[in-house]
Amino acid sequence: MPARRAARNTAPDDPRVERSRRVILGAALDELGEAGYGTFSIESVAQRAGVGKATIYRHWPHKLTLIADAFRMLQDEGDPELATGTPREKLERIVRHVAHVAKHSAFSKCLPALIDAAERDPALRTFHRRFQAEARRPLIALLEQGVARGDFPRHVDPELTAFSLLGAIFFCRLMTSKPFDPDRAPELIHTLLGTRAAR
Amino acid sequence: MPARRAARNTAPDDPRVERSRRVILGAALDELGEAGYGTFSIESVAQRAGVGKATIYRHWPHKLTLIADAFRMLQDEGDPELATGTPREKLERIVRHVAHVAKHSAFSKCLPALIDAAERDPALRTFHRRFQAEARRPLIALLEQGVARGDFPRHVDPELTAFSLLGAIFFCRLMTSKPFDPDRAPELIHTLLGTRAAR
DNA sequence: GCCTTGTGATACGTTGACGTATCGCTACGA
DNA sequence: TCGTAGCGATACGTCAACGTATCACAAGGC
Repeated sequence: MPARRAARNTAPDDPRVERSRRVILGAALDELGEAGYGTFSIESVAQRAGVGKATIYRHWPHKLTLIADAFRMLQDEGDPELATGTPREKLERIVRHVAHVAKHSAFSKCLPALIDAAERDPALRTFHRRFQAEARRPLIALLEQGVARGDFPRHVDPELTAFSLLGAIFFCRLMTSKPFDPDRAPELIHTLLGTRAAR
Repeated sequence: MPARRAARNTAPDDPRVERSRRVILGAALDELGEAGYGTFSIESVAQRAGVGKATIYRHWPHKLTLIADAFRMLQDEGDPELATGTPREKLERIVRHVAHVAKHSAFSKCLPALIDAAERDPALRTFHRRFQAEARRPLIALLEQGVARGDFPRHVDPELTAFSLLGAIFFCRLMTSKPFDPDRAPELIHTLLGTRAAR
């Protein structure tokens, strides 16, 4: 919750405010990615952002609200263009996109910190769950459609398959040192859904 | 590295030492599960264990070595009995076991903390990677064998399928609020490997 | 039964981050 | 051009955990 300033007598929308907010949130994300949730400190965010601590406290009442806001910023890292094609082509595009995000994005860098934090903070948990649901939904819709149209085998359960596709990618990211290579998306799809590989 | 005491003139193997170590490691695990990596403190471990801080520092030089040792203790939470049966039956038993571990074990409770910690500490990362590899190996072996014998479809890639099975389970544990239900193991296997479900 | 040694308790100085307060400076709106 | 208000900097008191040191006690080996 950005807590937009109430109107004042002279400067109701000072551009300095928005600028500060942006640079602070950016620094907070960098910090989360590098230091993790545990070592995250307002002091280092201030220093990294080239900003006085007071400025941070001026905009966010607590450490947690800043972190939550920073994570929220990540939500718009952009969804892939589904556009046209067969369900299988669309699926490949999505999976490749997710793998790319898991490998390169700021979100992915912060993910371990988020997971640890969400374990204990309900607000972050809500955000975290929503993110995950939003990643899953288009996948499930696509799989349902594909199964109905006969593009995918009939025994395929869309929900479990979505878990498996996302799971394979994030398992690699979180539990191994090698993130899943986006170029292996077709392979992954082929092994989970069988026939008609685009290899 | 337990850093076993060198032999002394009188008490080369005082049982008090081993007892302290055990109770401290146990408390450290509880603490990691509840407080996470970030908030983990030696002081609370000491209090929880009913032990003086000095006793902890007597056995571990730093916080990190204690944490690493504590995680190492988890490694022997026991593997499932593979024993007999078709590859498919064995597979189901493994998957169910993994799901159970992900849902109930002390290891799983500490996993978010471990993931965040491993992101930054090389020693923990090594441990983490080894754990993951050990979970994956029997799965891959089984899948290879099953594919060779014709129990599983020929298009199945053992490595990617192992990632998918484990991934689905841990994705649920780490990214949603609902751990994967072990009873859905047959369903999961059926949707990933097709035909001959044990439903 | 003696003496060694690990132990719980506790006090200590140090550090690092918290969140607050103050103070010129200057970007900004009018 | 003027006054406001957001700003960076910095100092402050507080607090919690760090890691060390000390001490009386009792568990253990011989």
